[in-house]
Amino acid sequence: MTKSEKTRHYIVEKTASIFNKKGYSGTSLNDMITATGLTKGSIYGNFINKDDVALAAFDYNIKTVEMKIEALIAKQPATKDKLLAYSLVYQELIKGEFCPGGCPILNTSIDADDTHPALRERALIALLAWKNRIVKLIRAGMANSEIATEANPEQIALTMIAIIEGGIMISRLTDNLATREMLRESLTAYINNLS
Amino acid sequence: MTKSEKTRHYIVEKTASIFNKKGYSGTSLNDMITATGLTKGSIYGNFINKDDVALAAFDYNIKTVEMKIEALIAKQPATKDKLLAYSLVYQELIKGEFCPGGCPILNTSIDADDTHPALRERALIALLAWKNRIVKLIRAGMANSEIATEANPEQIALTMIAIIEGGIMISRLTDNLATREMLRESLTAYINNLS
DNA sequence: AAATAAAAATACCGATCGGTATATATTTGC
DNA sequence: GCAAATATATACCGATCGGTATTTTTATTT
Repeated sequence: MTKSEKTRHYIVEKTASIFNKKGYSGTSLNDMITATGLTKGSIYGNFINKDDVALAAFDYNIKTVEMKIEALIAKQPATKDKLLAYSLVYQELIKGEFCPGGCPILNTSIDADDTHPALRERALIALLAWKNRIVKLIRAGMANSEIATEANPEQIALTMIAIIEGGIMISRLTDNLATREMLRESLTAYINNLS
Repeated sequence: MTKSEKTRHYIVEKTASIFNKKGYSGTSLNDMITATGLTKGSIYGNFINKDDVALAAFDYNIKTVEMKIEALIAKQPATKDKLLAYSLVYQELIKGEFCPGGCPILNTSIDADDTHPALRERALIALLAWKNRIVKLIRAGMANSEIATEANPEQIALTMIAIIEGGIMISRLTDNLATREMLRESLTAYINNLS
């Protein structure tokens, strides 16, 4: 890893959470400067522009979240329990343990939907990849009869994600434990009803 | 209605969808000027600052959406059908028929969560009001035995909103009819299972 | 119609925006 | 250890940011 690769990584590491919290237009170069302790020249010596940093920051956030999700899923041997582990994913995303500021797919999707095609595309790709991983799990669950085979795996995956992402929005906004738990219970109930 | 009240209303009307699409920091005074055809002096003669316009725009967006939702609900005499009408609400919010740019609660919540306390508070109030209206519906459904009484009305309302809002995010991002319909079906299935 | 009040347009402000050219350190290869 | 290359910092750029003071226009009142 060359020096410039190190600084690139360092800049992304330090700015990723800012982009996730404040969004693209809400994050300024000054924010990046204060977060990194570097100067404008140093940042622009490693990135061509703000877009370049924002995209790299999103990729970093997504990669981080994906790894932490997979780590939680991998702990469970049974398919059904892997799916149920998403209630922990939901919880950790709310608390910001996986990524400060909440879920980067949700945040970036809302932020970039009508304004930033490149970021929007990244969020879309990340969402579809997530959906496909869940679909795979569901298919495995169907194969070993843990899940009813008449169900539509795509639909189940999308519904799980909808409850998680909608739940994250609601829980972060209300900032209320009971609310968070009711939604978590609804998610686990939905998954338990699949068999 | 005085002249200045008219222009205030006019400015809000013309800028509300911009704030909903671009968010608070993404919307500039120049955006407002081009959208209204007015000048900076005219806008600042009727609003004290950008915040003032943004808050009024949010109130306008919410009021609009609430009215259109209530109009759809009111069409259905049976409580169960009122709840099921939320699948139409979901659809119209995606299409932007209720409010260009999607659901203002979702958008403002994500946009303002970590950045703009005043806007965040408005989104919170609107969300809780929405939840309470659904809770009322559910209680009515329980009273006339349309809905099982062992269920938790708060939890049902929150879960419905989560599916709707998460579904809106997913559907607007994927921009795919099949995806939208699968999520809509999941919402109606959830409601149908309440009895 | 003239005087008065209200509203909108013009012109301007300092600060910050994203971005660049240039100079100064700092590594790296020999 | 000395060049050459690379990386960082400094200094600067025009444009745009949100906001204000002042002037001109438009309504209102008498």
